[in-house]
Amino acid sequence: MARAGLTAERLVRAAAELADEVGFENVTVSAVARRFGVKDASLYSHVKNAQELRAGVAALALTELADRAAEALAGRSGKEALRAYADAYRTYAKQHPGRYAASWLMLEAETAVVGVNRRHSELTRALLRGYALREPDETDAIRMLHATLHGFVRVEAAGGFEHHSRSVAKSWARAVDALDVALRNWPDEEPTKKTR
Amino acid sequence: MARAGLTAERLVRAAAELADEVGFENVTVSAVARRFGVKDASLYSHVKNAQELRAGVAALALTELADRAAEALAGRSGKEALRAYADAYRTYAKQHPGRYAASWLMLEAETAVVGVNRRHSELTRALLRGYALREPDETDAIRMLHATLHGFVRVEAAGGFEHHSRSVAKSWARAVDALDVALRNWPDEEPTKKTR
DNA sequence: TAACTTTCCTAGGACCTCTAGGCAATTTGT
DNA sequence: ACAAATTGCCTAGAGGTCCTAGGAAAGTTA
Repeated sequence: MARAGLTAERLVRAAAELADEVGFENVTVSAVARRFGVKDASLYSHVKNAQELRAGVAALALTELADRAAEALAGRSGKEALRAYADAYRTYAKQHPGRYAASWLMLEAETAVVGVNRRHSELTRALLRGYALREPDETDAIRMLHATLHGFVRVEAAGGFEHHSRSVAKSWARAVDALDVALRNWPDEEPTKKTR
Repeated sequence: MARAGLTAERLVRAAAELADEVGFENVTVSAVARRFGVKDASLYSHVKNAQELRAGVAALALTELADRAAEALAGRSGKEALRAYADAYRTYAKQHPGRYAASWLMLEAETAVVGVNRRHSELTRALLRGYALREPDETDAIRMLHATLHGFVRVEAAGGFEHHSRSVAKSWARAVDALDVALRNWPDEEPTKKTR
């Protein structure tokens, strides 16, 4: 009987497509096997377990995301770069909700993603170069930037913004503007001015 | 034979404890049943299905979180209120990681949480009153605030900040400071100044 | 072409979700 | 107080997912 030509890479790619179609939480070994017309036990020659398959999707997503971010940053600087970078994230998350969800859930586990994570850090650091922050401010700013962008997209994906008629796209643009303001006026370590 | 005295509420509470101990993704009907020394089929008289049980944990978490946020805001205003509010979120997430994860994953589904969500919006709106923003700015600011706080805590929980030695607590404090800066200098809708 | 390796198969165990139907513990009506 | 009605938890079982073990055929190498 003809072989299906399975590869770790093809399995991960199929899992990623599946994730975008039916949600990352529904990516199962069985479902991927079904998509190849194969029994689920057959996949275990190519991936260690379900966890590794899902981590593969996460790694793929992070790589694609880094590619897009790098492209967005090319030839831009300052606020223009910030906006392009931010939009690249949000667009990717909208186009590939399953992959994007994967990039979240797996940060914790697996060392497969550690290299890609470094790439993301470097990209963000490059972006922030336009704001001329000194350590540890730059690290703090990177963390806040990540938090805001990912947090916004995550809440949006979870439907957390649907209770209000205000356009999410406009709120997004303003949030990026506000981030730019915060970065350009980055506060001192311990502000001595009174709180009132 | 003696009855275990199951209730929907007791089940949800047990599920929440379980979530904090072993992670939200490991909260199963079987595991909760085991904790009560009961067969899993017995739970289905009290909750419709596994999804509803998990949604119950989400609702519980959101309620507890709103309680803490309200307490943090009491008698405070301006930046002091912002800091207290933010810290309440982060502290809760650290103390109850499983519940907090639940509050995330379920936003999308189930109408059980819609009332609690409204309460959160109102609390955040009260917090922002100190910054005197006018609509739609206030809505935009609420969304950014949510995004940043949740995003930060989420990335921290996922281990996304562990590749750097900088104290996460300090980065958190700076992020809150930066948010305060952004809120006090909220940008206009379409800035007319050139981008360079 | 024979030996080897790889790919996919069948079989089966363990765990989870959920339904159906039954008996016993509790509550309600008189 | 006692029968009736309700409710709580049970057993049985079907269907799904994850994963291991061992086998047979397709493809590769000597």
